Amino acid sequence: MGAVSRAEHREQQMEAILEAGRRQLAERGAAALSLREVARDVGLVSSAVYRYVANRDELLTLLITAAFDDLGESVEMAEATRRRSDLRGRWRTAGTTVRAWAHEHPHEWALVYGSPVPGYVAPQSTVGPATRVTAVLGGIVADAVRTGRLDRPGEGAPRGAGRALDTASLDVAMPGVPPAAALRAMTAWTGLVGYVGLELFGHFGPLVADPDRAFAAALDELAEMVGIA
Amino acid sequence: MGAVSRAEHREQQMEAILEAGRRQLAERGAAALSLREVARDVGLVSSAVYRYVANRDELLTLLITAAFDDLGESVEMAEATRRRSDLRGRWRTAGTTVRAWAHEHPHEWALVYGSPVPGYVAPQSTVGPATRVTAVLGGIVADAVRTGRLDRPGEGAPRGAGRALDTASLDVAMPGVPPAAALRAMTAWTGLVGYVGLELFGHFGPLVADPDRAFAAALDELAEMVGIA
DNA sequence: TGTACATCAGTGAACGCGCGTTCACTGATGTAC
DNA sequence: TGTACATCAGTGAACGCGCGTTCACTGATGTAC
Repeated sequence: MGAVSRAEHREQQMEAILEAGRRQLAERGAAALSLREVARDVGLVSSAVYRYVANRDELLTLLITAAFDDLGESVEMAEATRRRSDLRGRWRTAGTTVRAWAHEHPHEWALVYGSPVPGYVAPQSTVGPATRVTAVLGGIVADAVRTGRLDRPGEGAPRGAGRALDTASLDVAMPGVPPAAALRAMTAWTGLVGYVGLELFGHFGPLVADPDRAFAAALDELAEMVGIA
Repeated sequence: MGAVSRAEHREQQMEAILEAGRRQLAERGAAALSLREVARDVGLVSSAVYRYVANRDELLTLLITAAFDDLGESVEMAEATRRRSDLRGRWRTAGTTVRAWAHEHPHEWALVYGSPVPGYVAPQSTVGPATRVTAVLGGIVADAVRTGRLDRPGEGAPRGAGRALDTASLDVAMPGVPPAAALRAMTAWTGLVGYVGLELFGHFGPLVADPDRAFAAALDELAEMVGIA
Protein backbone atom coordinates (compact mmCIF):
# COMPACT_ATOMS: atom_id res chain seq x y z
CA MET A 1 0.00 0.00 0.00
CA GLY A 2 1.43 3.50 0.00
CA ALA A 3 4.29 2.95 -2.44
CA VAL A 4 2.22 1.75 -5.40
CA SER A 5 -0.25 3.70 -7.43
CA ARG A 6 -3.90 2.85 -7.45
CA ALA A 7 -3.68 1.38 -10.95
CA GLU A 8 -0.71 -0.79 -10.05
CA HIS A 9 -2.37 -1.90 -6.87
CA ARG A 10 -5.54 -2.81 -8.71
CA GLU A 11 -3.62 -4.85 -11.23
CA GLN A 12 -1.75 -6.71 -8.52
CA GLN A 13 -4.90 -7.48 -6.59
CA MET A 14 -6.62 -8.69 -9.73
CA GLU A 15 -3.73 -11.04 -10.40
CA ALA A 16 -3.83 -12.23 -6.78
CA ILE A 17 -7.53 -12.98 -7.15
CA LEU A 18 -6.99 -14.98 -10.32
CA GLU A 19 -4.13 -16.81 -8.66
CA ALA A 20 -6.33 -17.69 -5.69
CA GLY A 21 -9.02 -18.78 -8.13
CA ARG A 22 -6.58 -21.13 -9.85
CA ARG A 23 -5.56 -22.56 -6.48
CA GLN A 24 -9.18 -23.30 -5.79
CA LEU A 25 -9.75 -25.02 -9.10
CA ALA A 26 -7.18 -27.48 -7.84
CA GLU A 27 -8.58 -27.89 -4.36
CA ARG A 28 -12.33 -27.76 -4.87
CA GLY A 29 -12.92 -27.76 -8.59
CA ALA A 30 -14.67 -25.24 -10.78
CA ALA A 31 -18.16 -26.16 -9.65
CA ALA A 32 -17.32 -25.36 -6.03
CA LEU A 33 -15.26 -22.23 -6.72
CA SER A 34 -15.96 -19.92 -3.79
CA LEU A 35 -15.62 -16.15 -3.75
CA ARG A 36 -15.43 -16.16 0.03
CA GLU A 37 -12.50 -18.55 -0.01
CA VAL A 38 -10.83 -16.45 -2.71
CA ALA A 39 -11.24 -13.40 -0.50
CA ARG A 40 -9.69 -15.21 2.45
CA ASP A 41 -6.76 -16.36 0.29
CA VAL A 42 -6.06 -12.86 -0.92
CA GLY A 43 -6.43 -11.43 2.57
CA LEU A 44 -9.61 -9.50 1.99
CA VAL A 45 -13.02 -9.48 3.56
CA SER A 46 -15.53 -11.37 1.43
CA SER A 47 -17.39 -8.33 0.16
CA ALA A 48 -14.20 -6.66 -1.06
CA VAL A 49 -13.80 -9.08 -3.96
CA TYR A 50 -16.82 -7.44 -5.52
CA ARG A 51 -14.65 -4.38 -6.15
CA TYR A 52 -12.77 -6.51 -8.68
CA VAL A 53 -15.23 -9.01 -10.02
CA ALA A 54 -18.97 -8.68 -10.56
CA ASN A 55 -19.82 -12.15 -9.32
CA ARG A 56 -18.77 -15.78 -9.23
CA ASP A 57 -19.53 -16.41 -12.88
CA GLU A 58 -17.38 -13.53 -14.02
CA LEU A 59 -14.43 -14.92 -12.08
CA LEU A 60 -14.98 -18.26 -13.81
CA THR A 61 -15.02 -16.54 -17.18
CA LEU A 62 -11.76 -14.74 -16.42
CA LEU A 63 -10.14 -18.00 -15.37
CA ILE A 64 -11.31 -19.72 -18.54
CA THR A 65 -10.11 -17.04 -20.95
CA ALA A 66 -6.80 -16.80 -19.08
CA ALA A 67 -6.32 -20.55 -19.36
CA PHE A 68 -7.11 -20.63 -23.07
CA ASP A 69 -4.81 -17.68 -23.67
CA ASP A 70 -1.98 -19.22 -21.70
CA LEU A 71 -2.30 -22.54 -23.50
CA GLY A 72 -2.65 -20.83 -26.86
CA GLU A 73 0.36 -18.62 -26.30
CA SER A 74 2.53 -21.55 -25.20
CA VAL A 75 1.67 -23.53 -28.29
CA GLU A 76 2.06 -20.56 -30.63
CA MET A 77 5.49 -19.74 -29.27
CA ALA A 78 6.75 -23.31 -29.25
CA GLU A 79 5.55 -23.98 -32.77
CA ALA A 80 7.04 -20.74 -34.05
CA THR A 81 10.56 -21.93 -33.20
CA ARG A 82 10.35 -24.57 -35.95
CA ARG A 83 11.17 -24.01 -39.60
CA ARG A 84 7.91 -23.39 -41.47
CA SER A 85 8.75 -26.18 -43.89
CA ASP A 86 9.29 -28.73 -41.12
CA LEU A 87 5.65 -29.78 -41.04
CA ARG A 88 6.05 -32.91 -38.99
CA GLY A 89 8.26 -31.07 -36.54
CA ARG A 90 5.69 -28.32 -36.12
CA TRP A 91 2.98 -30.92 -35.48
CA ARG A 92 5.11 -32.75 -32.93
CA THR A 93 6.08 -29.55 -31.14
CA ALA A 94 2.53 -28.28 -31.02
CA GLY A 95 1.18 -31.59 -29.74
CA THR A 96 3.92 -32.03 -27.18
CA THR A 97 3.39 -28.50 -25.91
CA VAL A 98 -0.33 -29.06 -25.51
CA ARG A 99 0.36 -32.13 -23.41
CA ALA A 100 3.10 -30.44 -21.38
CA TRP A 101 0.83 -27.50 -20.63
CA ALA A 102 -1.92 -29.87 -19.50
CA HIS A 103 0.47 -31.63 -17.14
CA GLU A 104 1.62 -28.32 -15.72
CA HIS A 105 -1.93 -27.00 -15.35
CA PRO A 106 -4.13 -30.06 -14.88
CA HIS A 107 -6.98 -28.18 -13.21
CA GLU A 108 -7.08 -25.48 -15.81
CA TRP A 109 -7.11 -28.18 -18.47
CA ALA A 110 -10.06 -29.75 -16.66
CA LEU A 111 -11.71 -26.35 -16.56
CA VAL A 112 -11.55 -25.80 -20.28
CA TYR A 113 -11.69 -29.30 -21.76
CA GLY A 114 -13.31 -31.26 -18.93
CA SER A 115 -16.95 -31.38 -17.94
CA PRO A 116 -18.81 -28.09 -18.23
CA VAL A 117 -19.63 -26.31 -14.99
CA PRO A 118 -23.34 -26.86 -14.32
CA GLY A 119 -25.34 -23.68 -14.42
CA TYR A 120 -22.52 -21.73 -16.05
CA VAL A 121 -22.66 -20.67 -19.68
CA ALA A 122 -19.43 -19.47 -21.21
CA PRO A 123 -19.89 -16.04 -22.82
CA GLN A 124 -18.70 -15.03 -26.29
CA SER A 125 -15.51 -13.57 -24.83
CA THR A 126 -14.11 -17.07 -24.35
CA VAL A 127 -14.36 -18.24 -27.94
CA GLY A 128 -11.52 -16.14 -29.32
CA PRO A 129 -8.93 -17.44 -26.86
CA ALA A 130 -10.31 -20.97 -27.26
CA THR A 131 -9.50 -20.87 -30.94
CA ARG A 132 -5.78 -20.17 -30.62
CA VAL A 133 -4.55 -23.74 -30.22
CA THR A 134 -6.64 -25.17 -33.00
CA ALA A 135 -5.59 -22.27 -35.22
CA VAL A 136 -1.98 -23.38 -34.86
CA LEU A 137 -2.82 -26.94 -35.87
CA GLY A 138 -5.04 -25.73 -38.69
CA GLY A 139 -2.16 -23.58 -39.92
CA ILE A 140 0.13 -26.59 -40.17
CA VAL A 141 -2.36 -28.52 -42.27
CA ALA A 142 -3.08 -25.49 -44.44
CA ASP A 143 0.65 -25.00 -45.02
CA ALA A 144 0.99 -28.66 -45.92
CA VAL A 145 -1.78 -28.40 -48.51
CA ARG A 146 -0.49 -25.13 -49.92
CA THR A 147 3.01 -26.52 -50.46
CA GLY A 148 1.62 -29.74 -51.90
CA ARG A 149 3.02 -31.84 -49.11
CA LEU A 150 -0.13 -33.35 -47.62
CA ASP A 151 -0.79 -36.98 -48.51
CA ARG A 152 -4.05 -37.80 -50.31
CA PRO A 153 -5.56 -34.37 -49.47
CA GLY A 154 -8.89 -34.80 -51.20
CA GLU A 155 -9.25 -38.54 -51.23
CA GLY A 156 -10.37 -41.28 -48.90
CA ALA A 157 -13.35 -39.59 -47.37
CA PRO A 158 -15.75 -42.41 -46.69
CA ARG A 159 -19.42 -41.74 -46.10
CA GLY A 160 -19.32 -38.23 -47.57
CA ALA A 161 -17.08 -36.26 -45.26
CA GLY A 162 -17.37 -33.40 -47.71
CA ARG A 163 -20.88 -32.55 -46.72
CA ALA A 164 -20.16 -33.09 -43.02
CA LEU A 165 -18.28 -29.83 -42.50
CA ASP A 166 -19.39 -26.24 -42.81
CA THR A 167 -17.52 -24.79 -45.77
CA ALA A 168 -17.61 -21.21 -44.50
CA SER A 169 -15.96 -21.97 -41.17
CA LEU A 170 -13.62 -24.39 -42.89
CA ASP A 171 -12.39 -21.51 -45.02
CA VAL A 172 -11.59 -19.54 -41.88
CA ALA A 173 -10.04 -22.35 -39.86
CA MET A 174 -8.05 -24.08 -42.58
CA PRO A 175 -8.12 -22.04 -45.77
CA GLY A 176 -7.55 -24.10 -48.88
CA VAL A 177 -7.81 -27.45 -47.14
CA PRO A 178 -10.21 -29.91 -48.81
CA PRO A 179 -13.00 -31.20 -46.53
CA ALA A 180 -11.66 -34.75 -46.42
CA ALA A 181 -8.29 -33.57 -45.13
CA ALA A 182 -9.91 -31.11 -42.73
CA LEU A 183 -11.99 -33.88 -41.28
CA ARG A 184 -8.86 -35.94 -40.71
CA ALA A 185 -7.20 -32.95 -39.05
CA MET A 186 -10.18 -32.50 -36.81
CA THR A 187 -10.07 -36.17 -35.91
CA ALA A 188 -6.38 -35.89 -35.07
CA TRP A 189 -7.23 -33.00 -32.75
CA THR A 190 -9.82 -35.15 -31.01
CA GLY A 191 -7.16 -37.83 -30.63
CA LEU A 192 -4.79 -35.36 -29.07
CA VAL A 193 -7.36 -33.93 -26.65
CA GLY A 194 -8.66 -37.40 -25.85
CA TYR A 195 -5.18 -38.73 -25.18
CA VAL A 196 -4.25 -35.91 -22.86
CA GLY A 197 -7.57 -36.09 -21.03
CA LEU A 198 -7.55 -39.85 -20.55
CA GLU A 199 -3.95 -39.74 -19.39
CA LEU A 200 -4.45 -36.82 -17.05
CA PHE A 201 -7.61 -38.17 -15.50
CA GLY A 202 -6.06 -41.59 -14.97
CA HIS A 203 -8.03 -43.68 -17.44
CA PHE A 204 -5.20 -45.55 -19.09
CA GLY A 205 -4.66 -47.95 -16.25
CA PRO A 206 -1.48 -49.98 -16.31
CA LEU A 207 -1.30 -50.37 -20.11
CA VAL A 208 0.99 -47.42 -20.69
CA ALA A 209 4.44 -48.13 -19.32
CA ASP A 210 6.34 -45.16 -20.71
CA PRO A 211 3.95 -42.20 -21.03
CA ASP A 212 6.30 -39.89 -22.92
CA ARG A 213 7.19 -42.52 -25.47
CA ALA A 214 3.62 -43.68 -25.89
CA PHE A 215 2.46 -40.12 -26.45
CA ALA A 216 5.19 -39.42 -28.99
CA ALA A 217 4.20 -42.54 -30.89
CA ALA A 218 0.50 -41.69 -30.74
CA LEU A 219 1.23 -38.18 -31.96
CA ASP A 220 3.10 -39.54 -34.95
CA GLU A 221 0.31 -41.96 -35.75
CA LEU A 222 -2.12 -39.07 -35.76
CA ALA A 223 0.21 -37.10 -38.06
CA GLU A 224 0.28 -40.10 -40.40
CA MET A 225 -3.49 -40.24 -40.37
CA VAL A 226 -3.72 -36.60 -41.36
CA GLY A 227 -1.01 -37.12 -43.95
CA ILE A 228 1.50 -34.60 -42.62
CA ALA A 229 4.84 -35.27 -44.27
CA MET B 1 -45.57 -49.86 1.83
CA GLY B 2 -47.86 -52.73 2.79
CA ALA B 3 -47.95 -54.73 -0.43
CA VAL B 4 -44.24 -55.17 -1.08
CA SER B 5 -41.75 -57.17 0.92
CA ARG B 6 -38.89 -55.49 2.73
CA ALA B 7 -36.38 -56.73 0.17
CA GLU B 8 -38.43 -55.48 -2.76
CA HIS B 9 -39.00 -52.17 -1.07
CA ARG B 10 -35.32 -51.76 -0.36
CA GLU B 11 -34.44 -52.47 -3.96
CA GLN B 12 -36.98 -49.96 -5.24
CA GLN B 13 -35.79 -47.26 -2.86
CA MET B 14 -32.19 -47.89 -3.83
CA GLU B 15 -33.12 -47.49 -7.48
CA ALA B 16 -35.05 -44.31 -6.68
CA ILE B 17 -31.99 -42.94 -4.90
CA LEU B 18 -29.72 -43.68 -7.86
CA GLU B 19 -32.28 -42.16 -10.18
CA ALA B 20 -32.41 -38.99 -8.07
CA GLY B 21 -28.61 -38.97 -8.04
CA ARG B 22 -28.55 -39.10 -11.83
CA ARG B 23 -31.03 -36.25 -12.01
CA GLN B 24 -28.71 -34.22 -9.84
CA LEU B 25 -25.67 -34.93 -11.96
CA ALA B 26 -27.59 -33.11 -14.66
CA GLU B 27 -28.74 -30.21 -12.55
CA ARG B 28 -25.79 -29.54 -10.25
CA GLY B 29 -22.97 -31.72 -11.44
CA ALA B 30 -21.05 -34.41 -9.60
CA ALA B 31 -19.06 -32.00 -7.47
CA ALA B 32 -22.22 -30.53 -5.98
CA LEU B 33 -24.14 -33.80 -5.61
CA SER B 34 -26.22 -33.38 -2.46
CA LEU B 35 -27.59 -36.14 -0.27
CA ARG B 36 -30.16 -33.78 1.18
CA GLU B 37 -31.51 -32.97 -2.26
CA VAL B 38 -31.54 -36.65 -3.14
CA ALA B 39 -33.56 -37.32 -0.01
CA ARG B 40 -36.04 -34.60 -0.92
CA ASP B 41 -36.37 -36.00 -4.45
CA VAL B 42 -37.09 -39.47 -3.18
CA GLY B 43 -39.51 -38.16 -0.57
CA LEU B 44 -37.44 -39.00 2.47
CA VAL B 45 -36.10 -37.02 5.36
CA SER B 46 -32.39 -36.31 4.87
CA SER B 47 -31.14 -38.72 7.50
CA ALA B 48 -33.08 -41.62 5.98
CA VAL B 49 -30.78 -41.85 2.96
CA TYR B 50 -28.11 -43.14 5.33
CA ARG B 51 -30.12 -46.37 5.62
CA TYR B 52 -29.18 -47.00 1.98
CA VAL B 53 -25.85 -45.35 1.41
CA ALA B 54 -22.96 -44.84 3.82
CA ASN B 55 -22.18 -41.31 2.67
CA ARG B 56 -21.93 -38.97 -0.28
CA ASP B 57 -18.84 -40.63 -1.72
CA GLU B 58 -20.45 -44.04 -1.74
CA LEU B 59 -23.38 -42.67 -3.74
CA LEU B 60 -20.91 -41.23 -6.23
CA THR B 61 -19.19 -44.58 -6.52
CA LEU B 62 -22.49 -46.34 -7.16
CA LEU B 63 -23.38 -43.81 -9.86
CA ILE B 64 -19.99 -44.27 -11.51
CA THR B 65 -20.06 -48.04 -11.60
CA ALA B 66 -23.67 -48.01 -12.79
CA ALA B 67 -22.74 -45.63 -15.61
CA PHE B 68 -19.75 -47.70 -16.72
CA ASP B 69 -21.83 -50.86 -16.57
CA ASP B 70 -24.64 -49.34 -18.56
CA LEU B 71 -22.30 -48.01 -21.22
CA GLY B 72 -20.37 -51.27 -21.31
CA GLU B 73 -23.48 -53.37 -21.63
CA SER B 74 -24.88 -51.19 -24.42
CA VAL B 75 -21.71 -51.50 -26.43
CA GLU B 76 -21.33 -55.22 -25.77
CA MET B 77 -24.86 -55.94 -26.91
CA ALA B 78 -24.73 -53.75 -29.99
CA GLU B 79 -21.41 -55.16 -31.11
CA ALA B 80 -22.56 -58.72 -30.55
CA THR B 81 -25.24 -58.35 -33.23
CA ARG B 82 -22.55 -58.14 -35.92
CA ARG B 83 -20.92 -61.10 -37.64
CA ARG B 84 -17.58 -61.80 -35.91
CA SER B 85 -15.81 -61.59 -39.27
CA ASP B 86 -17.24 -58.16 -40.06
CA LEU B 87 -14.44 -56.30 -38.34
CA ARG B 88 -15.13 -52.86 -39.72
CA GLY B 89 -18.82 -53.26 -38.97
CA ARG B 90 -18.07 -54.23 -35.39
CA TRP B 91 -15.84 -51.18 -34.99
CA ARG B 92 -18.45 -48.86 -36.47
CA THR B 93 -21.21 -50.29 -34.33
CA ALA B 94 -19.16 -50.08 -31.15
CA GLY B 95 -18.07 -46.51 -31.84
CA THR B 96 -21.53 -45.38 -32.83
CA THR B 97 -23.01 -46.93 -29.72
CA VAL B 98 -20.48 -45.19 -27.49
CA ARG B 99 -21.45 -41.87 -29.00
CA ALA B 100 -25.17 -42.59 -28.86
CA TRP B 101 -24.92 -43.55 -25.20
CA ALA B 102 -23.03 -40.35 -24.46
CA HIS B 103 -25.72 -38.28 -26.14
CA GLU B 104 -28.43 -40.09 -24.19
CA HIS B 105 -26.55 -39.76 -20.89
CA PRO B 106 -24.42 -36.63 -21.20
CA HIS B 107 -24.04 -36.10 -17.47
CA GLU B 108 -23.05 -39.64 -16.78
CA TRP B 109 -20.53 -39.38 -19.59
CA ALA B 110 -19.17 -36.26 -17.92
CA LEU B 111 -19.07 -38.14 -14.64
CA VAL B 112 -16.91 -40.95 -15.95
CA TYR B 113 -14.85 -39.34 -18.71
CA GLY B 114 -14.96 -35.69 -17.71
CA SER B 115 -13.02 -33.90 -15.02
CA PRO B 116 -12.48 -35.90 -11.85
CA VAL B 117 -14.52 -34.88 -8.82
CA PRO B 118 -12.17 -32.97 -6.48
CA GLY B 119 -11.64 -34.74 -3.20
CA TYR B 120 -13.13 -37.98 -4.48
CA VAL B 121 -10.98 -41.01 -5.22
CA ALA B 122 -12.61 -43.78 -7.22
CA PRO B 123 -12.25 -47.11 -5.42
CA GLN B 124 -11.14 -50.38 -6.99
CA SER B 125 -14.74 -51.43 -7.51
CA THR B 126 -15.02 -49.03 -10.44
CA VAL B 127 -12.19 -50.41 -12.53
CA GLY B 128 -13.91 -53.62 -13.62
CA PRO B 129 -16.94 -51.86 -15.09
CA ALA B 130 -14.68 -49.17 -16.60
CA THR B 131 -12.90 -51.84 -18.62
CA ARG B 132 -15.93 -53.22 -20.43
CA VAL B 133 -16.02 -50.76 -23.35
CA THR B 134 -12.32 -50.92 -24.06
CA ALA B 135 -12.48 -54.70 -23.84
CA VAL B 136 -14.92 -54.74 -26.74
CA LEU B 137 -12.64 -52.58 -28.88
CA GLY B 138 -9.61 -54.60 -27.84
CA GLY B 139 -11.46 -57.75 -28.86
CA ILE B 140 -12.05 -56.41 -32.34
CA VAL B 141 -8.38 -55.64 -32.85
CA ALA B 142 -7.33 -58.97 -31.36
CA ASP B 143 -9.71 -60.79 -33.73
CA ALA B 144 -8.30 -58.84 -36.66
CA VAL B 145 -4.76 -59.85 -35.77
CA ARG B 146 -5.70 -63.47 -35.10
CA THR B 147 -7.38 -63.84 -38.49
CA GLY B 148 -4.54 -62.04 -40.24
CA ARG B 149 -6.76 -59.17 -41.31
CA LEU B 150 -5.06 -56.24 -39.60
CA ASP B 151 -2.96 -54.00 -41.86
CA ARG B 152 0.76 -53.64 -41.04
CA PRO B 153 0.28 -55.11 -37.53
CA GLY B 154 3.86 -54.93 -36.34
CA GLU B 155 5.23 -52.22 -38.53
CA GLY B 156 5.29 -48.44 -38.58
CA ALA B 157 5.88 -47.79 -34.92
CA PRO B 158 7.95 -44.63 -34.86
CA ARG B 159 9.96 -43.68 -31.81
CA GLY B 160 9.86 -47.14 -30.25
CA ALA B 161 6.22 -47.74 -29.49
CA GLY B 162 7.16 -51.26 -28.50
CA ARG B 163 8.73 -50.23 -25.24
CA ALA B 164 5.99 -47.70 -24.52
CA LEU B 165 3.38 -50.25 -23.46
CA ASP B 166 3.32 -52.69 -20.58
CA THR B 167 3.49 -56.16 -22.13
CA ALA B 168 1.70 -57.87 -19.25
CA SER B 169 -1.40 -55.67 -19.41
CA LEU B 170 -1.25 -55.72 -23.19
CA ASP B 171 -1.56 -59.51 -23.03
CA VAL B 172 -4.71 -59.13 -20.98
CA ALA B 173 -6.28 -56.28 -22.93
CA MET B 174 -5.43 -57.36 -26.47
CA PRO B 175 -3.92 -60.84 -26.46
CA GLY B 176 -1.70 -61.52 -29.44
CA VAL B 177 -1.68 -57.93 -30.68
CA PRO B 178 1.80 -56.53 -31.38
CA PRO B 179 2.66 -53.36 -29.45
CA ALA B 180 2.68 -51.14 -32.54
CA ALA B 181 -0.87 -52.14 -33.42
CA ALA B 182 -1.99 -51.91 -29.80
CA LEU B 183 -0.68 -48.38 -29.60
CA ARG B 184 -2.64 -47.48 -32.71
CA ALA B 185 -5.75 -49.04 -31.19
CA MET B 186 -5.23 -47.05 -28.02
CA THR B 187 -4.83 -43.88 -30.06
CA ALA B 188 -8.05 -44.63 -31.92
CA TRP B 189 -9.79 -44.99 -28.55
CA THR B 190 -8.47 -41.57 -27.51
CA GLY B 191 -9.81 -40.20 -30.78
CA LEU B 192 -13.22 -41.67 -30.08
CA VAL B 193 -13.39 -40.41 -26.50
CA GLY B 194 -11.98 -37.04 -27.53
CA TYR B 195 -14.47 -36.67 -30.35
CA VAL B 196 -17.45 -37.49 -28.18
CA GLY B 197 -16.24 -35.22 -25.38
CA LEU B 198 -15.48 -32.24 -27.58
CA GLU B 199 -18.80 -32.63 -29.37
CA LEU B 200 -20.82 -33.09 -26.18
CA PHE B 201 -19.20 -30.19 -24.36
CA GLY B 202 -19.65 -27.89 -27.33
CA HIS B 203 -16.04 -27.40 -28.40
CA PHE B 204 -16.43 -27.93 -32.12
CA GLY B 205 -17.92 -24.55 -32.81
CA PRO B 206 -19.55 -24.07 -36.17
CA LEU B 207 -17.12 -26.26 -38.14
CA VAL B 208 -19.21 -29.39 -37.98
CA ALA B 209 -22.34 -29.00 -40.07
CA ASP B 210 -23.62 -32.57 -40.02
CA PRO B 211 -22.61 -34.19 -36.73
CA ASP B 212 -23.70 -37.73 -37.57
CA ARG B 213 -21.93 -37.74 -40.90
CA ALA B 214 -18.78 -36.15 -39.48
CA PHE B 215 -18.64 -38.70 -36.72
CA ALA B 216 -19.11 -41.62 -39.10
CA ALA B 217 -16.28 -40.31 -41.25
CA ALA B 218 -14.01 -39.75 -38.24
CA LEU B 219 -14.76 -43.23 -36.99
CA ASP B 220 -13.75 -44.69 -40.32
CA GLU B 221 -10.55 -42.66 -40.40
CA LEU B 222 -9.68 -44.04 -36.98
CA ALA B 223 -10.39 -47.58 -38.20
CA GLU B 224 -8.06 -46.95 -41.14
CA MET B 225 -5.39 -45.74 -38.76
CA VAL B 226 -5.65 -48.91 -36.72
CA GLY B 227 -5.73 -50.97 -39.89
CA ILE B 228 -9.08 -52.65 -39.36
CA ALA B 229 -10.17 -54.19 -42.65
C1' DT C 1 -52.03 -70.35 14.34
C1' DG C 2 -50.42 -67.28 17.89
C1' DT C 3 -47.18 -64.96 20.63
C1' DA C 4 -42.52 -62.71 21.87
C1' DC C 5 -38.79 -60.72 20.13
C1' DA C 6 -35.52 -58.85 16.64
C1' DT C 7 -34.81 -56.24 12.71
C1' DC C 8 -34.90 -52.20 10.23
C1' DA C 9 -37.06 -48.01 7.43
C1' DG C 10 -38.08 -43.69 8.44
C1' DT C 11 -38.52 -39.39 11.74
C1' DG C 12 -37.25 -34.93 13.55
C1' DA C 13 -34.16 -32.20 15.99
C1' DA C 14 -29.69 -30.79 16.36
C1' DC C 15 -24.38 -30.02 15.54
C1' DG C 16 -21.29 -26.75 13.13
C1' DC C 17 -20.30 -25.27 8.92
C1' DG C 18 -19.93 -22.52 4.39
C1' DC C 19 -22.00 -20.00 0.69
C1' DG C 20 -23.25 -15.44 -2.58
C1' DT C 21 -24.55 -11.01 -2.32
C1' DT C 22 -26.06 -6.27 -0.45
C1' DC C 23 -25.37 -2.15 2.07
C1' DA C 24 -24.00 1.87 4.69
C1' DC C 25 -19.60 3.15 6.29
C1' DT C 26 -14.47 4.86 6.72
C1' DG C 27 -10.30 6.54 5.22
C1' DA C 28 -6.71 6.84 1.96
C1' DT C 29 -5.41 8.09 -2.88
C1' DG C 30 -5.95 11.03 -6.80
C1' DT C 31 -7.52 15.40 -9.35
C1' DA C 32 -8.87 20.17 -10.49
C1' DC C 33 -8.14 24.67 -9.59
C1' DT D 1 2.39 24.53 -3.60
C1' DG D 2 -1.98 24.17 -1.20
C1' DT D 3 -6.71 23.32 -0.65
C1' DA D 4 -11.51 21.21 -1.70
C1' DC D 5 -13.67 17.62 -3.59
C1' DA D 6 -14.28 13.11 -5.97
C1' DT D 7 -13.00 8.54 -6.40
C1' DC D 8 -12.54 4.12 -4.84
C1' DA D 9 -10.43 -0.04 -1.94
C1' DG D 10 -11.65 -2.20 1.88
C1' DT D 11 -14.73 -3.03 6.28
C1' DG D 12 -18.14 -5.42 9.04
C1' DA D 13 -22.70 -6.69 9.78
C1' DA D 14 -26.50 -8.77 7.93
C1' DC D 15 -29.93 -11.41 4.64
C1' DG D 16 -31.46 -16.18 3.73
C1' DC D 17 -29.87 -20.19 2.27
C1' DG D 18 -27.98 -25.14 1.87
C1' DC D 19 -24.85 -28.69 3.28
C1' DG D 20 -23.19 -33.66 5.64
C1' DT D 21 -23.73 -36.28 9.39
C1' DT D 22 -25.26 -38.02 14.17
C1' DC D 23 -28.59 -39.58 17.41
C1' DA D 24 -32.41 -41.17 20.17
C1' DC D 25 -36.91 -42.38 18.83
C1' DT D 26 -41.28 -44.84 16.77
C1' DG D 27 -43.70 -48.21 14.52
C1' DA D 28 -44.20 -51.55 11.03
C1' DT D 29 -42.33 -55.95 9.02
C1' DG D 30 -40.23 -60.33 9.61
C1' DT D 31 -38.75 -64.61 12.32
C1' DA D 32 -38.42 -68.36 15.80
C1' DC D 33 -40.79 -71.24 18.62
